Amino acid sequence: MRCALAPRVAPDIKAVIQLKIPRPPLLSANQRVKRFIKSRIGAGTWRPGDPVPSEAALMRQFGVARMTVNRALGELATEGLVRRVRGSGTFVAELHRISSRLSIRDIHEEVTERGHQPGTRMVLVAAERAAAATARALGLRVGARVFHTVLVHLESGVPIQYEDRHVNPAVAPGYLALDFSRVTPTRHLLSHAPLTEASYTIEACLPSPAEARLLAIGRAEPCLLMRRRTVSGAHVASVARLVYPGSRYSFSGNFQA
Amino acid sequence: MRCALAPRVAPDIKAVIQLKIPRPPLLSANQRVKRFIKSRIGAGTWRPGDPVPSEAALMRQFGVARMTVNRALGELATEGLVRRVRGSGTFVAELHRISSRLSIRDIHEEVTERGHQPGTRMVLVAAERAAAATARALGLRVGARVFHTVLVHLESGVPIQYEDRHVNPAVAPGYLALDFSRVTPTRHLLSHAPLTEASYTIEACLPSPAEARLLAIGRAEPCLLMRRRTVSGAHVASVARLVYPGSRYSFSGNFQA
DNA sequence: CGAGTGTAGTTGTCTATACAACTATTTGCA
DNA sequence: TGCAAATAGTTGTATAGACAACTACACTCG
Repeated sequence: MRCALAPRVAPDIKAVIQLKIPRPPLLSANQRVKRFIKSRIGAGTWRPGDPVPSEAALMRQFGVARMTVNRALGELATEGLVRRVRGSGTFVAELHRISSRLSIRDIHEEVTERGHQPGTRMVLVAAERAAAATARALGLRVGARVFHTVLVHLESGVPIQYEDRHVNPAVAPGYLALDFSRVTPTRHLLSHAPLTEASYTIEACLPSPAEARLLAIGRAEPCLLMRRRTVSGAHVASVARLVYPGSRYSFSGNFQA
Repeated sequence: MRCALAPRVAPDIKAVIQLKIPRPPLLSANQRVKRFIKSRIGAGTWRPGDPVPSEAALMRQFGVARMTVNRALGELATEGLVRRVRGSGTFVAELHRISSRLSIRDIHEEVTERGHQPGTRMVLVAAERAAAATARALGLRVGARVFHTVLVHLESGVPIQYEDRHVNPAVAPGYLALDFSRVTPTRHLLSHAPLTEASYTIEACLPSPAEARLLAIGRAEPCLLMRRRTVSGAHVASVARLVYPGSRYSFSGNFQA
């Protein structure tokens, strides 16, 4: 029997031996250093711009190797809590911008996670000739063949997203043959066209008459509009216009130092 | 003269000697491994769910130490490109969520960066007794003393943000004495109350009559509403209700793999 | 055939050492 | 005094080795 398994299999018999085994600390050395620094910054003991103890000092203080301290400080730097300058030192970051990852996910996955039933109503599935605006957005010539879908996504029967999307055929040749009631465009594109870049804007707008009808809302009800453009390798993969009824959907985020 | 400075100071004379000096690689070993893996994922050679070569394999392939490979893969994991499971292996992440840092900044800084003139109109600056909802949001007792400000932020004279904010006096005692035309509440709070946590939601709404008047927009014009709550240490620092005219403001983000 | 066991492979973490690159300060010399 | 050089201190990166913890799979035995 291997030592590592002993505590789990026969804790009583091994009790005496366990006293000799150095008890593993609750947090890794790495984490202990990070927690220490985070707590000092969080409590305001060290203010923005103040120097943080050097790696050598923390090394002595915690009795760990320099690599360990270096990793801890490096991670804090990528988290944006400290700023490191070679040759000079480590300093508490000047202005913590409130920033958090706003992640844009497959809407069916999102609905399922909330415990509801996802659904999709197909409004338009077609291959078209690109108009000027579409061609520009997709980086194609005017009149080039593009795929165009208009879908309404439902959460337990209630419309929550109107999705008007143009897709570059070069990136997803089999797009039109999809069963959109089972796999969303987002999901298909993410798994078939590796994503290299994306940009989006979030605006407030009023729905067009068609959008209001399909979303079953009044024409005066404000909506969130997300415009999204995704790039895969050398090609623009797709441009989408997503309309959410303001009363049924919101974006939210959370930030933790 | 030190060797390291030679190429910069006297490149001609040292040319011969430079041939003997092992030329430093353009990218660090660490970065080379990351670039290799990123390129394979980006090109679609390795698809979501596929295994990435093990640390031992990459170690042999690149002729570097395991720690170096480990660091590279670890960073890719925190970037969300791969998923690592101990005892099993490293895999291309299933669904690259389109996610980007949505950062919430001092609005004056933002306006200045766009080359415009920031301005602020003060509507209300007062100490009040907390009503039930405010007390709950700030984690105080009903009737506790709270600071309340209502401001309108302008971009070159045009209203772009209505800011209704309640502040916990324990966190920012000098809040009411501020000159809000020079330093925004966000800026003051960020620099005086180290931020430990924040959460927000973005919704679409119609403005109240007062908001419409102060923002100089029609009552039917849709707006973006951001509700934000910031925590500093043990206290809730502040809760804010920010209303942006939909026609004049949008959130935008960018994501790069 | 099934359950338990052993083993090889994989990742997570830490140590001790080394060198490079840069900064800030002190020292030495003209 | 003023400028240049040396020096101490700091971070960035890489190496080789070690052990722990876990997984997946093959194997053995009942």
